[in-house]
Amino acid sequence: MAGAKGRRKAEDAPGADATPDTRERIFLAAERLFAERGFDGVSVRDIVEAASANLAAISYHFGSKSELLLEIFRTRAKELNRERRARLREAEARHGGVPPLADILRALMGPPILWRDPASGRDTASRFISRALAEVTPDLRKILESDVRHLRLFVDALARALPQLSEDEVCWALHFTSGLPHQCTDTNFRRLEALSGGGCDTRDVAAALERAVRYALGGVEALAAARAPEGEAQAS
Amino acid sequence: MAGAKGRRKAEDAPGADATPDTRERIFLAAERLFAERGFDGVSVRDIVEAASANLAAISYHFGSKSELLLEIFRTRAKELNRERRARLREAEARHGGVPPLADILRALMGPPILWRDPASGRDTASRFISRALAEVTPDLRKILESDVRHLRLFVDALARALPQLSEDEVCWALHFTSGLPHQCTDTNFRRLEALSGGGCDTRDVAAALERAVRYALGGVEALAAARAPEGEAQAS
DNA sequence: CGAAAAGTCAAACGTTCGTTTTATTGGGGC
DNA sequence: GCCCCAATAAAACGAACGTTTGACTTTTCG
Repeated sequence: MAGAKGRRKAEDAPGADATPDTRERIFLAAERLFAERGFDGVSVRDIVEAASANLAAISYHFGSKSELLLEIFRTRAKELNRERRARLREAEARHGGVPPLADILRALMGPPILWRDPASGRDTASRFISRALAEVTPDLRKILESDVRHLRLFVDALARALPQLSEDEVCWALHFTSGLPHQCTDTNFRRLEALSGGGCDTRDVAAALERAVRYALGGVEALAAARAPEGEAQAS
Repeated sequence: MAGAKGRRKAEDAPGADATPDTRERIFLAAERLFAERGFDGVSVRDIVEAASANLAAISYHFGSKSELLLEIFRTRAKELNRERRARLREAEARHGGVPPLADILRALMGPPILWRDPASGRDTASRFISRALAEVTPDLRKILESDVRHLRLFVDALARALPQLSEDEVCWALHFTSGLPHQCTDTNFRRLEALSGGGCDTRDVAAALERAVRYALGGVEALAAARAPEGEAQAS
């Protein structure tokens, strides 16, 4: 029953420490390994070896392997939500309340896609989040529920930008859109490169984001148009 | 080095056997458990217990746990591809060569989404495929490469329906679209239900498919419109 | 300084893992 | 009858798993 007791370091000195402390090394190594191989695909021995730490360090600093996962997820999800909210607020400020649809979608999809760029220093975090969302455990589900509160921000923003759409339809639009960034995985990107014979450059994340925004914009507007019928005769 | 030697049953008698043989019980139980918990989250003991079989049965009938996974994936991927191809051919026959964009997208997304319906008897298979695609192992990657050949069918079909689009852009469109069904997971659907306060009915798979088709249609056409510029002034 | 706290370490805990071994069963083909 | 062999069963294999223990070192601070 040893709880997580660590984290008593002063550590806020301005000097950039070249070697992070054990707790942080474990955090970063575990995040990378979890992103690559999933929770059950990584052993605590893998983690401590990658972090150059002792076997007991995970229990000591985090309590257990699963609590380590939850801590990483909480941290990264919070960062992602904060960034999305900031971009949404920015767009709202820029346009005095109701930003154009494209800007809302960019605020939603921008962070996870742009973070894929290794130059952002956040590509591991982005991969980790996508992986965690793909294999949700009961523990993670509880954290995700509080994430729903965060998504309400975007439901409201989309509802204001699409007044002709019912809130349920807005939720459907958000459902399809919020998943788009998470299929920008290494595996899918590799498949895309193979499919196009190398013609698609998946390393240009800014271009990928703009394409995703365009696609989502068309998709959301198509849903909106379907609910405001005017001479549509699409049978079958 | 015990290879997979099983499968010597006659078994093709017309009588519907109420209890499938051991090999098939293992196949079905493993498929369900893998879909629920992932490859590393399921032990061979879990599988044989669910299948009412002996511990050694997996090695005997399939060779190993990983070969069991690969066999399930090969089987289901082949079925999915066959169904998609059949629907595409059907649509082409209906319209004399070049079907409308919506029908191509429906052929692509229809099978995995409609199979989510428990009434289809294929919901476990659909879940399994999505899960396997979310956590691709090096073994699976090789099988996926041959899947690329199958996706060429849809690249060609889309290219014919969107002649103004370069093949690379068609691949991008297919990339976004082919992922849409796989975010219709139980977890995401539960989140959608929670987000909408129960307003979104995720059990109506036919309606979900039509929404996905509409969304994808708008998305693909938006990508096409961006490459055939005519007075578009969408800044930022 | 010196005691308390925080952190690290090697070793071992009991459990579960995938696989193999050995023995036994049970129904066709000669 | 008998043998043969696919199929099942129980038991055991060594390896790897997450976690804990207890001793040791380092840091903190009155």
